[in-house]
Amino acid sequence: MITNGQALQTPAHLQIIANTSLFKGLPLDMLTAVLNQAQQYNFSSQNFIFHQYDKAKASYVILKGQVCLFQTTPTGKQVIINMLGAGDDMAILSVFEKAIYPLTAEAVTDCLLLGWSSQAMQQLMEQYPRIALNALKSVTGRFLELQNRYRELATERVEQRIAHALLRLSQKHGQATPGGVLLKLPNSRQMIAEMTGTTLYTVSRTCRHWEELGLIQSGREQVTILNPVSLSSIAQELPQI
Amino acid sequence: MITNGQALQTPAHLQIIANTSLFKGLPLDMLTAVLNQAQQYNFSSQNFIFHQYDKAKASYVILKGQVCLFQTTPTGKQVIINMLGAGDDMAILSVFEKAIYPLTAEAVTDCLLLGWSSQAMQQLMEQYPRIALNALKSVTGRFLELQNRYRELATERVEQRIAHALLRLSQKHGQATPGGVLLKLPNSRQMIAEMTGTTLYTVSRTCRHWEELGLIQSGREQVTILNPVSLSSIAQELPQI
DNA sequence: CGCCCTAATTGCGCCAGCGCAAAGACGACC
DNA sequence: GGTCGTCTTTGCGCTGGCGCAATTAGGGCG
Repeated sequence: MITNGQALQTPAHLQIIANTSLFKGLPLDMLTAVLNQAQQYNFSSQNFIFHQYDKAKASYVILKGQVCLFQTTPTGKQVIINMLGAGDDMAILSVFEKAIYPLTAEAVTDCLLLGWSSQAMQQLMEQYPRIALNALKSVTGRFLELQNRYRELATERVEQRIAHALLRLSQKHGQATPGGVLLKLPNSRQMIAEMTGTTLYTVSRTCRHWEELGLIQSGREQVTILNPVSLSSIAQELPQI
Repeated sequence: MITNGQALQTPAHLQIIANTSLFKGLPLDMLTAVLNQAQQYNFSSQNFIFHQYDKAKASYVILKGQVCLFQTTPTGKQVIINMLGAGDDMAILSVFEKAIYPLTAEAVTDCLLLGWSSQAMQQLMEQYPRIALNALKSVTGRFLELQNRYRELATERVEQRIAHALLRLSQKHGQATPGGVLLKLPNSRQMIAEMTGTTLYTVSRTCRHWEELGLIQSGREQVTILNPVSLSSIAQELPQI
């Protein structure tokens, strides 16, 4: 479902995008110009927003929902590069000539997005350098996070990487409950495996083990972090007490 | 050794920086303004340009030489994130408030650099959006490359990753010789191991094996790629003929 | 309530790659 | 040309984690 630009010119919309990484710090008139060029999209859970190798035609900002970014290898394995949420920008690279989406974006939950065509976003960035600088900051941050995950993958054992992944996920996508932070993920063992470069079997065994120790509570398509402190010391390979 | 800005205002310098990723496509007057703010640096082989965790005070462009970017883990292991060469920009993130260098930069060969203070580069980007867009493009490209290496690390076996690393390195830093592409690297086995998330032992064994097959010629601190085609099919895990 | 689909668990055998230790080779420098 | 330091090779034993196959557990829906 697509809504055209005019319908977006509400104070509420201005409020929302004023708080996104991409449009933070822009004055009202610029935000209005930005919304003027925007298209609104709805994607329901498990639908694809764009596909790896397709020509990159638009950049997005996520207003609501969760998006999974993954690459597929020639042999069919999937590697999850990131999980995005509300306020995050996506596919900024579409502003560059002949850009190709380097991965697939799938709606994990029902999603509400704003999108800008390559040309529109390009013009906005040239007109308002602040947007280009915001984009640079956003991409740089994403880059640093990937660098850290790369280092983890290269040097840490599977158990540590899974602990890191759970902590990161719960911080960004978890919801607080009386017992601890609840993390809902479809296909969670498989997903965690694809985020940490291991297999669903090993994730399952590790989670069961932690459940026995009382660190987490694992359920079907969900995990609750009961003891983030212990989990964090596993992540850093500190000796357990 | 540092040279001040004024001494850099030569047509030759303009030529050179007009061909860097960061300043590509800028008109002459902008390039002149850019050079006005620059400082020139010399680093000899094995010296550090900046250290991980230090406050990021400057951005650089490499005019000559090779720079190794690596992270160090708490347990002392090193992970090589990238090897940069002439024309590459470095530490663009210094334009952001309170940025910290996320890794250490070491001169692998003698290097000639231009540097801009955080404030200078920030002003240049605000004044000339084209620079911010060039920076965005550069960081995006670096990000995509890391994404691919991340995927390799998560899904491929060691042999494939070493083949990929050799191909990438020889393409960017190799020199053509009658026999094949020569790659000079101090501590090469260790370096390749740190680029591929394995150990120097495994790299050594793999290289010896390939030498016996006639794919490469391995020597002390250097490797010559004799048969890039076969190496490439190993990288993609194609069945060997 | 019971069926069915999908997610999660778990037993088991196996092997890629690690990492120590020791030997070997190359190059620099006196 | 000999010495020394560093880089590289290689033998060997070990194990973390893979991955098949089979079972168990949820939970949605008629």
